[in-house]
Amino acid sequence: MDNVTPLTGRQRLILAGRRLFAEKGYSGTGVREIAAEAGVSIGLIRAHFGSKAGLREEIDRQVIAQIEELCSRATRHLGTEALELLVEDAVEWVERERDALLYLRTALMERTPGSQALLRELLRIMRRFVEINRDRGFLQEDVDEEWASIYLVIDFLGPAVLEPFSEKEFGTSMYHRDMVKRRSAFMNRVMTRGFMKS
Amino acid sequence: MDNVTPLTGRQRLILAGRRLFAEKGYSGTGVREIAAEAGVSIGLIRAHFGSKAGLREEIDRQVIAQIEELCSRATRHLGTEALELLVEDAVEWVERERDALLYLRTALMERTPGSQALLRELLRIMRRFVEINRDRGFLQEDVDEEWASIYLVIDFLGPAVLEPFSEKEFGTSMYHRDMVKRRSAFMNRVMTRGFMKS
DNA sequence: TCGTATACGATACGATCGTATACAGGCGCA
DNA sequence: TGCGCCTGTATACGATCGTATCGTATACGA
Repeated sequence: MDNVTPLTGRQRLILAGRRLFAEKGYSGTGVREIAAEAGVSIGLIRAHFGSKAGLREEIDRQVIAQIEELCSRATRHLGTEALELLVEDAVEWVERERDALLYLRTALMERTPGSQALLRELLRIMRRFVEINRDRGFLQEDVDEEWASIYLVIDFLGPAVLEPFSEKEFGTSMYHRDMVKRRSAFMNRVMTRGFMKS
Repeated sequence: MDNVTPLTGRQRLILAGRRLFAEKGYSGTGVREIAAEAGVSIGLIRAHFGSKAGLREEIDRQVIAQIEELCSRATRHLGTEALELLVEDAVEWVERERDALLYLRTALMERTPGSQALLRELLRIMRRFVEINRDRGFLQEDVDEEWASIYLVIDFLGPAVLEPFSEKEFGTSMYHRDMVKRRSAFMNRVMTRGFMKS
């Protein structure tokens, strides 16, 4: 589980904080717990981040940076087969950065400058996505583009919101391979044809 | 704002707790704060609910009951023009019971017996909805019905998740009349035709 | 070898947390 | 009239919270 190169106390604190905040929320997690999970002493939080809130801000910054990276990669696909590649990218990112996504989920439940920024970043990605597809003629006519973007944000976050209940309710993780496949098949269908008769 | 019939301390505590838990989360809200918002003394929480957790359980029970009521009303439409009426019902319910919905939103972020039950109830409504529409021939062919239900849950919760950021990001509440109208127009289109070309 | 920054433990602080206890008024009922 | 119950207030208690401040060990460049 552990990496070969030993992480610094600072890095361990960030990872531990991200995981615990994601699981139990900001106010549900104590600094002693974070320090214990990171295997460092409490004092180090203050030394590096000034306070518990400072630690959260740093976590927010890093997660936002990850989202931005996902966004820039989306833009790179511009000239080619945008849609499928972007979805694949997102799926792959979610698998690789599950902790970040679950943190994102929990952060959005608390109203902080960081969570507002996180949401804004997500919206930027999705607006961009809609834009690209419109320019390439993949969008149907007379679509409410703003709501399409919001819709994409919601459906990106949806599985993360349900994930904590998924095992009990569906017998598997939302991010299990089969579940992801079923979901992307369904979403693909909905986005191109819908699933109800008019 | 206040009702004419004075509420009992018990009722005031439930309403105050629901509002504060919704806004700041369970562990982010103190019992003194709840008592102050309700205009009663702290001891009353213990007298009526045994503990802070007991108060939450009672709130969960009531919100679940509200969801169940929404569900039973959905079933009542069975024989007639199910789809539009159910959507109208849900919209009307959300307008009337905004606090309950926002509590639902926050509760789903915490893993408690109550939140699991809340999600299960939502799923039941949506499965039922899909079932009804399938039987009445409103469903397209070869639809993954389980994922359709999950999809409906996500899109029901979506606006609630974004609501706290809505004013700042879109300049209006997610549940403002115009926003609801735009959204239901978009969702209607997506569910019947999608918005992307294949 | 010295100076300095970083990493870390130990402990203490004031505040706030959820909970517990003591008690008061109002009501129905024997 | 007296008793029990319910609703309610006020206050106290122990635990835990985030923060602060010691002291020390280690690493590295001048």
